[in-house]
Amino acid sequence: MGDAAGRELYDRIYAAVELTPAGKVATYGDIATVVGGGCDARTVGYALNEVPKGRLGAVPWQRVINAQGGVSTRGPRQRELLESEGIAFDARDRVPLDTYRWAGPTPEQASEHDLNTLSREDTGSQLRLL
DNA sequence: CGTATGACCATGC
DNA sequence: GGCATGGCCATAC
Repeated sequence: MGDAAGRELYDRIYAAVELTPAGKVATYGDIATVVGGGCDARTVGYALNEVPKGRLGAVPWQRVINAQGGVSTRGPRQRELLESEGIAFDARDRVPLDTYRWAGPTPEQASEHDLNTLSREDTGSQLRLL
């Protein structure tokens, strides 16, 4: 196995994005962590830029934003889609990640799609541990 | 087949 | 806070 590792990687990325619930957002880095296997944030961005047409309706690409909480796409489209899902932007046009950041797939979801869960340390911002 | 390009992130200064 | 760099996938020309 492991022949067509390339296209398969994109497939896993799309699967991970599809698990992101409405009203929540994930960063490119989060998706990369969930996918695992040497997947980087940049690769996630590339993958989302080339979502197959047949999948555009199923993959909530708008819920994936950058680590600064800002949208990386051009135009107001992505922001509008997120706002229609109940996500509010702050005065600096950014999504408060500590409020809206997706905690990652459940162990069941991860197991079903062969993905990884998101550790608290990776989502650091919301970790208020002492 | 080499090069450029595209929706990134962490690090260092 | 901004700028530069390295790391990585797929497609178009």
